[in-house]
Amino acid sequence: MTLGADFYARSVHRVAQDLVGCVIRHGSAAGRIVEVESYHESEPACHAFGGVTRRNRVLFGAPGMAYVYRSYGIHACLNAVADVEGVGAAVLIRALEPLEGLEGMRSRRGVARDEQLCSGPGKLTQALDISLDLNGSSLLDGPIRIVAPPNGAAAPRVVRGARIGITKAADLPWRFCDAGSAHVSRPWPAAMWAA
DNA sequence: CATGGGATTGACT
DNA sequence: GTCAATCCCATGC
Repeated sequence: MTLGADFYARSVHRVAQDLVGCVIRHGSAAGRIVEVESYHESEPACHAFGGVTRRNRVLFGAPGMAYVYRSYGIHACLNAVADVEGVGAAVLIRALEPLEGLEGMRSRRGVARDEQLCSGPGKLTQALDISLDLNGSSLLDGPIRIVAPPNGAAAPRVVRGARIGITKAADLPWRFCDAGSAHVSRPWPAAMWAA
């Protein structure tokens, strides 16, 4: 069941935590979300910090949109816009456990081990063939869909810690991981605790 | 119009 | 462990 607008129209941290274990799909490729981070306009690591610009305007749009941006001139990173319209907040999808379309992922990624197909925000967009032209598309009825965990799926054990790769507001514990997964982008930091 | 930085990755020492 | 690649866009002149 595709997640609806009401799922995304909540506190971005709540949305982030609840996205762990959900399944994201684009075309024939799909994976289970095992790592996310939340970003909010109130803190300087967020692209929405400082108000609306052309680059970040999607962050302030309706909940459930995809915010895709280019990182370091090379990679695309995928976010799910959260909170109500007018508030700049989103969840960065950082890692997936590959579920379907592995052959396509391997050919796009060119790596040997399946653990490396989607174990990073730039890796998973390459694996799922998600590019900048999907910025502003809808996760509710667009080409990228996020669905709730299948009925009967074991609830992930979610742990939280500090976000990765940022220089500002680096101490906020807004990274959420599935503690049981071998597909996260980095090994567990020393300080991770139950969410 | 010129400049600088970044929510990363992969290759290399 | 270090470091370059590469480009969109925000900012400043």
